[in-house]
Amino acid sequence: MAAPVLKLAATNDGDADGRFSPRTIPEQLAEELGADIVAGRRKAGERLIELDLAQNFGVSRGPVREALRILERRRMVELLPRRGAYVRPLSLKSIADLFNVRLALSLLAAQTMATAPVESYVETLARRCAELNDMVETGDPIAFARVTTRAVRTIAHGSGNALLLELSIDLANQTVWETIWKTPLDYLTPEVRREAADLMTETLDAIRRRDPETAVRSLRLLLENDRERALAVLADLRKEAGDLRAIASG
Amino acid sequence: MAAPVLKLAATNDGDADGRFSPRTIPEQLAEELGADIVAGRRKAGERLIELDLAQNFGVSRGPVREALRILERRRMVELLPRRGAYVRPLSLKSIADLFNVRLALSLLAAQTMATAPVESYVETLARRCAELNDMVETGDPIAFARVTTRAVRTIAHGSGNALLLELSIDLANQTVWETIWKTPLDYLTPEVRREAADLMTETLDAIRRRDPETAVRSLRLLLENDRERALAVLADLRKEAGDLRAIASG
DNA sequence: CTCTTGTCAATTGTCAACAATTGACAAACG
DNA sequence: CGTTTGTCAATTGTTGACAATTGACAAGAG
Repeated sequence: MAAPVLKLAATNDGDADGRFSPRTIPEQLAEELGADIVAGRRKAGERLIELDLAQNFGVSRGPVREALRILERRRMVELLPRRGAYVRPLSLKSIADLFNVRLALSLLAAQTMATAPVESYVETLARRCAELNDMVETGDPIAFARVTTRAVRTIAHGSGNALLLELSIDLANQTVWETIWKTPLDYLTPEVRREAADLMTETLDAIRRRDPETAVRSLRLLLENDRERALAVLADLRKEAGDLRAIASG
Repeated sequence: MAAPVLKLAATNDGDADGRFSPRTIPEQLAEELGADIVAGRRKAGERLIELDLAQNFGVSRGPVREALRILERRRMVELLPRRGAYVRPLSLKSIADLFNVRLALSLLAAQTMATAPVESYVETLARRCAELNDMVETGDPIAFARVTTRAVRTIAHGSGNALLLELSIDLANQTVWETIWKTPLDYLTPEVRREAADLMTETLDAIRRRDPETAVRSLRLLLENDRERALAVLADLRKEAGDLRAIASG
């Protein structure tokens, strides 16, 4: 138990797409712990004890504390004053909630971007669309899902609304996505991907010709489809696996 | 400089409306500091030095650190790793952004609530509507604005979307509102209040009869009006006062 | 037997000292 | 004269020890 497990990342190449590699120690701890939670090595509802974590990671309690705050912000742990930190159970309901909030924010982003599009972001979005179209027949579903998420984030960028962008990134850093991407995304058949790619392209075109209504409508369809399919898959998974506790306690 | 300024609140009656009084020391510090920022005693862009704050408040740097994280979450300060904490300038643009995000989230809340209304929240919202209607002719504008905000929060509650509610509360705890409520809200004339109260009542009615579209449409009108008028007032204020730096640097 | 009360270990909150990094200024160099 | 490099004070990051609170368990009263 006294073995320092943390390996400090010496160099950190900044991510070009808005997601930053961890720099400070607390961020690295948050990353590690978050990964543990996602991987299921830390069970839902489990209590996290600062001293234990500190010893496992080979640091003192200070940085661990800050890491826990970071994870609280990402909704991975719940922090009760004086009563400790617990890993947050993810109910199906809360996942649906997350999808809906993302939907609302993304539509605002699309609407705003379509009102006053900025060329550079339009270009980036166009690249993402091209990628999506290329991946309709080939490529694995996870990659397709990731690019979709990136495209949505590009739209958040393009909105020019800094608060909106921040919230979107926060939501994208949420546990759920990693969880989803770890599930078999069989539902992303070529037909489904075709439709998604088309809708994204439609959104792009609408943005280009400054047509907020169409942009919002297309993106809404795309994201609603995504939501329904992902939720169905997750519901199935949970029914099969023994993760029922998490549902009940969420 | 060695005078302990912080007076610990002995008892804290929990707020019945979702906003909690500060309990822990970091939260109290965040409250104090936040108030200072809103009051303008801490200027936009000013650097906040942990040791100074700690000495002023009569505590050590640990709690101050956590208070700064809390304020970072509320977007009152910006935290640059290894480079200190700065009070965040509030540009008109960022205020507009805030309004727009609140708008999007509130509309999602209204839509969701209207899909499956829960009686208790509908009742609460009805009470708020009654209050608003009572305040059309009498009462000061600030009170009217506050009740409006509360009604919106009730809708967030009524959505049953925990994430949405959390975000809404976070946004409501933002500096801006306090700032706005400190400005002369002359634009809230009886006519304007009449319209706002009517729209809120329309929203309530639509929720009651499970008519999401109307609910969304009414609330959108209400909040868009609010946004336009508030932004106009703020723009005027900034033009008059010497707060131009904040605009430029935001 | 049930409920209250007291004690105790475990854990979080706080503190003060130490280590590491930053930005600025000045001196040396081209 | 402009640019680079070295030094230094100021400030943040981290640590380990101490204080305060919690929840559980046991002992005693009703």
